[in-house]
Amino acid sequence: MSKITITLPDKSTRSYDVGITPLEIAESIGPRLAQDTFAASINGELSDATVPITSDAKVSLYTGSSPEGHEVLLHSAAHLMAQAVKSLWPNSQVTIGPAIENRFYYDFDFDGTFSPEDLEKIENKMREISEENLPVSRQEMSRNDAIKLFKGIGEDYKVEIIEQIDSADNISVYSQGDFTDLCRGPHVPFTGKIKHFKLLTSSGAYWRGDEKNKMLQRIYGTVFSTKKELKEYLNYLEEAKKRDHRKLGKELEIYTFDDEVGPGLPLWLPNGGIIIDELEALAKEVESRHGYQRVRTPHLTKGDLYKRSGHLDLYKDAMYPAMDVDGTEYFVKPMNCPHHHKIYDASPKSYRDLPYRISEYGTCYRYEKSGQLFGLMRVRSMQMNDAHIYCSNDEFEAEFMDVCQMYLEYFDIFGIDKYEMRLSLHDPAELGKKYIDEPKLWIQTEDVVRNALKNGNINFVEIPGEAAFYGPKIDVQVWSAIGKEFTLATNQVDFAIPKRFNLTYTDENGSEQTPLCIHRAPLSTHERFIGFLIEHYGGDFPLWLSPTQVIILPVSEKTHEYAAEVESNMNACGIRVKIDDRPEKIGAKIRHSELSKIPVMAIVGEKEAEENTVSIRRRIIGDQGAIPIDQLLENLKSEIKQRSLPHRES
RNA sequence: GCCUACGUAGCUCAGUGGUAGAGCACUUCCUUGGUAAGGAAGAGGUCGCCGGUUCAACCCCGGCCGUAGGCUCCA
Repeated sequence: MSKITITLPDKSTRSYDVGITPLEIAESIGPRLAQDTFAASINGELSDATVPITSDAKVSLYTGSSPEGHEVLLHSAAHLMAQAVKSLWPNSQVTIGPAIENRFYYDFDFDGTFSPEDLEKIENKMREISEENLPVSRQEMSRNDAIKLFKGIGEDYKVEIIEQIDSADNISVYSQGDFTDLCRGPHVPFTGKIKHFKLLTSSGAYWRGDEKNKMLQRIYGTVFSTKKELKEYLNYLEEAKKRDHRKLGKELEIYTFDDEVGPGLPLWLPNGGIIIDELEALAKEVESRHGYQRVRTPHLTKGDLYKRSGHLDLYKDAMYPAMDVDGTEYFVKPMNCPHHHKIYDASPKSYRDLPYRISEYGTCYRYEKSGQLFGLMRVRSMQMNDAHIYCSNDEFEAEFMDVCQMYLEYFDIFGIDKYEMRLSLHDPAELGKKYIDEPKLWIQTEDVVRNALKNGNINFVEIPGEAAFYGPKIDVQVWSAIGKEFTLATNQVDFAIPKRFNLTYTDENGSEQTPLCIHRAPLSTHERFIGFLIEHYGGDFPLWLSPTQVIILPVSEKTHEYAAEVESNMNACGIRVKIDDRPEKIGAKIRHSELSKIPVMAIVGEKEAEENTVSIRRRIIGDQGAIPIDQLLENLKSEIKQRSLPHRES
């Protein structure tokens, strides 16, 4: 038999018989590797591990720990689930079942809904099939044969899908045991590779995502190549649930919703009010250091302003309906930019006035569709950490960099270790339609932004076709302490709207110019940002943000007087302090304070009263022993002033 | 907006065609206790809202409001 040469990713080469499969290559290297090989790539193309190789090739073997291998495993688990469902309910029909990040799903045409008991049944069936270790085989066939096949087994959705595939393309079909599915693949070689899985939830989903179509039943699940990874992922889901801002926000009395007020309209409770005050104080401090001036604008405005800005054309559906005031249409404001433009325009500007930076925690109202509302993350009233920078073309790069630096400053303060900026670019094909028709300006601005990001060493990716209609956009993704992803803020570069508002400045030569405008909101909205912070910190806010910073716990009534003395000392230092003077034992008071996630417990008994000290117990850290009051006050003041991060559990 | 599920005390939840219950929290009393729950008593509800069926509805039916998951990831 003739030989072929296989080149592995480490550039080593091996000689094999023609027709060798990636799985056999894995076996020749080691049984352990063969066990872990889920898929392969042959000359860069992802494929099954059981495909025979007929000529010299570059081959990579993908194990479950590689992203490619994991994706194949997820996809194969979706098939395994479909097989289990078909075996339990032969009348159900399969539709589509892809892999998504860390999870998979499959949509079924199924009579009724899947109950949690059904999911358990399906999971047990999956386990059975996995143990049978059925070989998974791929078969290619013509379009007509495929249509015949799926018509024959009563899979109408598959027939519909095939009918839409280009007739020139080959159709591939995968089989395991008595289950056959239309699929591009690749898949794991045996069902036994799919071991560590868990079904998560079921829900309705429309066929092809269109509400005019039939409602299908979707089941989500997850799978990993090792038990450990599965367990870690399930722990993560559980931890994320514990940190859910809707749960903690209620428990910690940060905000609430009320039916009579309306959906998506949060009420900030006193604890939330404190957090907001602290965030605004931080923003004022940082912005004034960066040369911003604070402004204030009304919540209500005539419709003409939004006609001019273009918002009424583009976003009318997302705005609250107009109200008639003395025969004129007024709207509650969906964004602050038009008002800021008017503030710029309130007096003539010269190049000496630029960059002109104005900021405001502006309140906006947006009519989000009811189904889109989600805790604090998607609301209908919000206060945005908004600002607009008007500058000349020459100043632009420096201004843009300064905004980026501000982001990094904030990330540092809040302990955000992982972020990504997504530079959304325009699509030249959509010029004049989705995007303002200024091809040269687009390219020019995008280049400047890209260079600024590169020069500033900012972690970013480029996304074509997602820009705002008036300029490139930078979305900021951040990851919380447990690795949950959030979209926080978007920045936009605007080279179009200032013209619409006839904004001008006089340059050095006395001629009139139009400024560029940068929209920025690093701290997002109070709603979204505090929602994020709750989850990021798991409710354990850093001292400077904690609604209650210190709770004084008198050991018995004998020290109530001393406790009051300590309290007034702390009050005098501006520390937010409370006393728990209930007739409870100290253990109960500590428990109560721990559950309220108060960062500092100051325990005062007779010993402390005599020595003019308090015993400190810090959350997460534990007992810190006795400390003189003066020293404690200094420590706390400095920790608050520096906005130190909280200690994290590890 | 659409689909499905859910809505009972401040919170978490049980419950029945004959107008309601637990635990925690709250109030009072007893206990004066040293690093995650001491004891007792009390108070607290138009069972989301509106309508219908019924002698009788928190329960059954319909509508509305709200919340959650999903509807975007596409063989």
